[in-house]
Amino acid sequence: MATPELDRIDRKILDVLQRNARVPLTELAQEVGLSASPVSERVRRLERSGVITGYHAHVNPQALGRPLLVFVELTLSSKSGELFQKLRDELLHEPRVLECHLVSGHFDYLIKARLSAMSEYRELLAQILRKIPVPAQSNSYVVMEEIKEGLALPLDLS
Amino acid sequence: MATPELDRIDRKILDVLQRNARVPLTELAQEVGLSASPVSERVRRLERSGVITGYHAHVNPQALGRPLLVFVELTLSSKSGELFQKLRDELLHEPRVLECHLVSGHFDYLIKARLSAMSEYRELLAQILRKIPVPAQSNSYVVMEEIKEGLALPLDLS
DNA sequence: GCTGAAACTGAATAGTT
DNA sequence: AACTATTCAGTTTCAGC
Repeated sequence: MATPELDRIDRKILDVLQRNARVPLTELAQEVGLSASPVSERVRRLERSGVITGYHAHVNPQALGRPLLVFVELTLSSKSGELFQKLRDELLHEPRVLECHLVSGHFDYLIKARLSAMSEYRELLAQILRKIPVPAQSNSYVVMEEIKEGLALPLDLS
Repeated sequence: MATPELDRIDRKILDVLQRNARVPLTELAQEVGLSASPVSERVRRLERSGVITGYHAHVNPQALGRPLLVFVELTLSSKSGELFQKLRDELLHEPRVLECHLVSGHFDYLIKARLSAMSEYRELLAQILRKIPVPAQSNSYVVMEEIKEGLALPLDLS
């Protein structure tokens, strides 16, 4: 997990795998200009060193009946570490919550959730607030159009 | 691309592939309780029908020198369709912007970006605002702790 | 540290129930 | 619609450079 040096070939491998995690090793090898065996070793090294943290299928939310994307800004009236831990646990185990971040600024948490309908939003928010024993303030933002969504990071291929 | 029926086995397949996109077909077949060939057909069908939209390696942002995660709320003073299109194009082609959504509420756009440092944030915001010919207001939120980040959707496996 | 070949493992296809 | 057997493609290992 120590930060390893990433050379040009490693970065190219990451670039390809970010776009298509199921590309055959032989094809990946062609794209980076090596034979299959060193590429296999490099991929394994990137996995073991924690540079690649996983391979995930991306599924269309509409197909699973979750057309609603909502962001919630949450502010807690008390900011004890114990309280934050309680909320963290609740959000981690709630699969409708795709993202959750502790932020600096006008509120404490930014939460991203995919839901079936607005009725589910009210239900989810009530469920979260029920778990924390102090008043909390929330602002929600319903996404009208998804311009872009992904996790792929830019790579310098020079 | 028409919404297909997803039976119990399809949902189980999606559940497994969301967690590990590179699981061997034979292992996937075991987990869902079928032999490899029908599972292969089902996966292909899920891909062709648009339920599975891709397979992506998840890369550690720290390893690529992007320790800073920032959310930006953007409000445009004029809301013409042409202006929105111009901004959309700019954000789509900016790889440091991982997400961008048009929202309803107190601002117009919510943007998520991964950056190397605060200096890069100032530079990115200036670059974006330079492209739009009207005043815009922005609020930014720096992430202090990432509790959860993913794209995996919940699946009913019953 | 990469190449290339050989051995092995997993995937795709066709034919059967 | 799924299973089995066969064929084919992809991956891993290892000797040589």
